[in-house]
Amino acid sequence: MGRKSIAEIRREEFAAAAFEVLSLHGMQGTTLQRVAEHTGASKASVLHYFSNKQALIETAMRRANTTLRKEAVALLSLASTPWERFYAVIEANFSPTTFRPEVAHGWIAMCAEVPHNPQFQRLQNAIYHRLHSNLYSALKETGADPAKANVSAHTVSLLIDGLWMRCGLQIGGLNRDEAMTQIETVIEQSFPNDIDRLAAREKMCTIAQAFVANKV
Amino acid sequence: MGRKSIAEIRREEFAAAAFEVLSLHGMQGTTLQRVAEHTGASKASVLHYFSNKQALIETAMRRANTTLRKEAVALLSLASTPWERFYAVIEANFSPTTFRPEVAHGWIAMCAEVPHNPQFQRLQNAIYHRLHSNLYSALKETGADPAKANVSAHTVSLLIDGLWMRCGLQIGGLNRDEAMTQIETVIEQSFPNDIDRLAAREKMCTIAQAFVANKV
DNA sequence: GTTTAAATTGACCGCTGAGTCAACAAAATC
DNA sequence: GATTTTGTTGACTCAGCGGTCAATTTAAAC
Repeated sequence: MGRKSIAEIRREEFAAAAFEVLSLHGMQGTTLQRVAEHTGASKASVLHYFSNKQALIETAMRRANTTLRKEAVALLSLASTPWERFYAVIEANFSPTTFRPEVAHGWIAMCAEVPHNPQFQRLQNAIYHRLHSNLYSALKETGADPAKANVSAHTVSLLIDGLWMRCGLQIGGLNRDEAMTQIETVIEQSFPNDIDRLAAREKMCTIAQAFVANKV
Repeated sequence: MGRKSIAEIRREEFAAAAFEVLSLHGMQGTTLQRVAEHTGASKASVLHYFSNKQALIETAMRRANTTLRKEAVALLSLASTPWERFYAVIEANFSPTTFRPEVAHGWIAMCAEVPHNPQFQRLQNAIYHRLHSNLYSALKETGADPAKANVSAHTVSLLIDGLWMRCGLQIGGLNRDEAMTQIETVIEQSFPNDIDRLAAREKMCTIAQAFVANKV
């Protein structure tokens, strides 16, 4: 069953290449020619598997989002308490495999296109809705006041945005640990000295590390 | 002395038009032709005043940033206490004249170009440095621990980024007031029940309103 | 081994965009 | 009023893009 058709393999290859080229050269510099070269194939071959450039880039973005989501789902499945779920989401959003300037470049490039591409708009909305929903439900189930959980979820997702932005712009040489520290200081103020929270943080941190190590 | 040379007038016109076109059509859709049409002039005329497209867009971005900075300076000059300075910066960053989706589109488009344009990189660095510096010095002079002031300044500037991002992506129909409320809830947790702070907030809010009304 | 289907590509087309240039119009200077 | 300087533009070049297509190679089926 693992056997994939050549068509599927090629589509994967080209979509992956498209995302890399996008990260490297931006939306302007992402031409069919370059994407093709990046895989060693010809431009016509790319257009054989994708009806046009827009379709290619859209699946590239969707693919990138899927890998992020999969990691989040995997970590969430290993979490057993609300706080663990909360930190699972955080860890997934700052996974060493994805929280890199190159990936952030691709993400920002997509954001810049959102106003002119309804598909991207939908995708963005879905991403934000899922993120907020995950954060909110986790926080609420810790026993927090729903209103407070809602506000905190918004704040955290805002911080995540800002941190990804800076990762892309490479301001202050931001790295994964600093990013997570930033979130922690804010959440610490809202939920101070919570023994469950701190334990969950430790646990998900090690689980995430093991998870990454395992994949390599 | 107010007399400006035609060259200066044209450069202003074209730069302003370039920013508007950028906001409307994104970086891809910002062609010399469109910018020219937007002012009623010809494409060749634009190239008479700007050596090339890149130079045009760069001055457009610099110009947009300058208007933001001027508003910040004006509000800061009306502030007399540290907390008032803090809220002057906040008000300037969420001024009704600038905190609009169209402007945010332009800003995000620039961010997407940063990795491929050293000029934009420098501009971005300058903007962030100034923002953080303003926030930090204001917070520090309220008597707060410098380390705490530093962390809070970072958090607030992160939130500002995230809020502008969402303004551009038009997620959750974010408006000015909600944005400022978000910041307030976070800062309230770090500096709770501070009578000076709340007074400063009120004052700068009304000053900013008067400032905007006065300009119209 | 032959036939059939799928995969791949070079050559080509139409179009649009950035940038050049020489010609023209309009002030400014004398 | 003649001359020079400045502003403005249409017509042009040239390159690169997305996209089509027919031809060719490769693999599969029988």
